Amino acid sequence: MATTRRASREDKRRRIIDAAVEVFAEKGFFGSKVSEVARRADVADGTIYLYFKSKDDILISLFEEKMEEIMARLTEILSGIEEPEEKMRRYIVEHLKLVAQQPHLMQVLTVELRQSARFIKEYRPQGFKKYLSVIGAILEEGQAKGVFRKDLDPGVFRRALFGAIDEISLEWVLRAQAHPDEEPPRHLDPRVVAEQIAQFILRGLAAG
Amino acid sequence: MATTRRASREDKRRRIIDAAVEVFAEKGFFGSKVSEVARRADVADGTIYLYFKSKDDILISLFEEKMEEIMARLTEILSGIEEPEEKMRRYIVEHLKLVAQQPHLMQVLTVELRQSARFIKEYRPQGFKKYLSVIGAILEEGQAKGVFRKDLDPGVFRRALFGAIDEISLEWVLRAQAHPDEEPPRHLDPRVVAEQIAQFILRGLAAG
Amino acid sequence: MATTRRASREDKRRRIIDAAVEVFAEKGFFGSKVSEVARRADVADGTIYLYFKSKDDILISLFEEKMEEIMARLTEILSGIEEPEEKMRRYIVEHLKLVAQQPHLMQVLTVELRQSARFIKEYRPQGFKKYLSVIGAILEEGQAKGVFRKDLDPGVFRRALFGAIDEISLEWVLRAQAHPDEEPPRHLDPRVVAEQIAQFILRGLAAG
Amino acid sequence: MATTRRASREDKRRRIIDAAVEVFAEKGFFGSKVSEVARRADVADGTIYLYFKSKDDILISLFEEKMEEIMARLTEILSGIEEPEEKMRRYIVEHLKLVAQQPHLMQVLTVELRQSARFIKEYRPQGFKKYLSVIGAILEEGQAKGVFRKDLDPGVFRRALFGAIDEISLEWVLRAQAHPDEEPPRHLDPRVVAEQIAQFILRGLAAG
DNA sequence: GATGAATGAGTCTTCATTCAT
DNA sequence: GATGAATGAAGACTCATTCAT
Repeated sequence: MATTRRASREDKRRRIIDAAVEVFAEKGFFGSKVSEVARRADVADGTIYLYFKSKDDILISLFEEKMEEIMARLTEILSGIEEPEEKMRRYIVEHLKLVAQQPHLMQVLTVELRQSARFIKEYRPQGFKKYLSVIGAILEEGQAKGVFRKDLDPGVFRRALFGAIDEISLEWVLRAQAHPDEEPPRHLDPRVVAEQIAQFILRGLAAG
Repeated sequence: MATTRRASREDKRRRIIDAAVEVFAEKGFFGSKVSEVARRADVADGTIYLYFKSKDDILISLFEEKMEEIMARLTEILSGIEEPEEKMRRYIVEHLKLVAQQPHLMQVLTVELRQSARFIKEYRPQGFKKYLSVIGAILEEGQAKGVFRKDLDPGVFRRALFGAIDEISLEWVLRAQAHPDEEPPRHLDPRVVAEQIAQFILRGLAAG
Repeated sequence: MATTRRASREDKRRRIIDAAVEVFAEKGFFGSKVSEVARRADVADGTIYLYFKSKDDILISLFEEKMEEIMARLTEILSGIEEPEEKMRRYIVEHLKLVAQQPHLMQVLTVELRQSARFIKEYRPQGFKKYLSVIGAILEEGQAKGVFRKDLDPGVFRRALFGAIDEISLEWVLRAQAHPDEEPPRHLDPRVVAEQIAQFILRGLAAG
Repeated sequence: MATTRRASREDKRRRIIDAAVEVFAEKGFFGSKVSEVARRADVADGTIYLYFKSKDDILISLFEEKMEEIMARLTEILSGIEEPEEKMRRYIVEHLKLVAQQPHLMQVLTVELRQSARFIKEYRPQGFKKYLSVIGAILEEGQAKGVFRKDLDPGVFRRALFGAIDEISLEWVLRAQAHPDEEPPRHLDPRVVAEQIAQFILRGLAAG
């Protein structure tokens, strides 16, 4: 008998979250039904409430857990890099890679989470600031090392950079949703774009 | 003689839209009730449906009409400017001014409109592309005149720049909502930020 | 200037009733909107309420007035006939002629009026009994003259005969609605059917 | 152990249908509220929508299911009878018995279903034609056996006979609703009426 | 009288959540 | 723990009716 017929006990939570990512990305948070998430997770409706307090809680938990994963990966990658410029480039590249690889997840994190003022105001900040602060930290490090201009406010810059990348991501995500099977045009290729943005940013940042 | 008890005929539509901007900004689109919009507009619930086909239609109409106004104003301002650099600076400054002056509106345009995939996919593009294309046009003009680098893809750049400004806007808007009475910190002053971003962008853009 | 631009004052009521007949026949009473009747009558919504107390009142008035016209015509025709058998035949023929000539009206009288228990219970009887009583009267006259069987209850017979004709009418009306442009099949030709039914009835009625 | 508090699983659907029959008969379909049906069925409003797609669907399902039951019973009864005349008589008697025993149901089937043009055009035909065709079949059988006149069109005759019975039914149903406690007058006694009509019809049908 | 914009009561339907099994 | 049938609160929208012009 070993494992349960369909899945081992504790990954049920993960299955629900993964189903939620898919469903929310497809229909939007408000357009999604808990029962659809349940069906997609191959779980009974009521089961969801054994793992999450409410529909809102699914979104919040999803956000926090996925953000943590992303942060962990990002931190690890960046920790191996010395140069602030290369860190900055990598940050941008990695974010866009994420979007290319997990568009559903990024759509939820990027689009659906902005949905209700409530979510934005109450939850986005928590895990989000950490993500943003990475940009700020790289900038500050570069400024301290004298390779980045010192007249840029890290608080503003990190927002601006994030916004730029995020908007690009949004375009991809929506394009992918609208035309699921098409190859993106060359000038929208993740790597190309990442390079373009990185170069532009670094040029603007360059000291002296 | 005199005006009607409450308001003259045609501004009723405007009253509804203005009420919707307020309510949507406060509670989010899905959190808003049509009846609340009606109350805020000092109009009966049913009256809304004399002017709009549905709750969705309020949001869409709102978007289209406000966007048109904004575009008209922007176009006029920019048409009086020669230099691409100055145009770019002005674009940024004007957008941020808008956010500072009409935070509710900008929140709806920026946040609430992203809400449903449906809105984003079907409606944002329409009025939106025009707004984005202004950025692209300025870049192309600058590239043609030789003052901006030619290796930047206008399609990507305009997204990125818009995203940057938009994200900054979002922060303000949310901050204003969370702490309605506080003065924003100095480094978030619209004019200061606008200047910072503009300089950064122009530096990155500068040819040679 | 003479008459009003569109129609003389007092026929407005008739225009509304005629419009109502059309609309009710097309969409059913509950599926019809007062404003649609108004539009079809080329009258403002509010005007309807100068002539009728309510939507219900339109239906009731329509019923009473049209029924009276029909009764008048029927009475006149039958008054010129001596033989009960011929009267009976004529009654059937005239009813079916009516259906063939004014299908909309007959649909409303036949179908829509059955709609609400309220109408059936409260209004149908009034004008209706008169119509039914004509059948009863013919039967009784025939029974008295010894040409019709005496063991038939006039109350039951008149209902039954009316039902038979009415059901046939219904089929026509619905057929006409479903296939507006088709000729009815030969065996459904009003005159043929009228003859068939009349003969059948008279055979059943024949004394001795 | 024991049955569920209120009722076993599958009869809930039946409870709803039965409640709908009552409520629709009392108030008419359009005058009935779904919540009233729910209350009468001792079920939550939402539960209705687990069993039926819409209010319309209740009526349609009700019609189809009840009609099927009636047809089954009728077919069984008639299958045991040889003589076309006796079959005809029995058909009439059984129909009227149904009306006497289940007046609410028959009212809904007879009156409310005629209500909307939509129901009549789309749904009545389906189950209805079968019911009518039984009459037609008996006639044809009788014609083939030489006991019924051959000059009657079965299509017309079945309509006419049905209309006759139906109209009689209607009178009872309405009378019962208007004066719930009164005994019907002798000449309206179902058995008496059935006999009268049957004899009349058979006389009209008789060959030779 | 005529108009038609405005009203707001009324209802179907949805769907997050619960809880008996 | 898991299920999923049942719940019932909530809200968008319609449309008969009114009334200021």
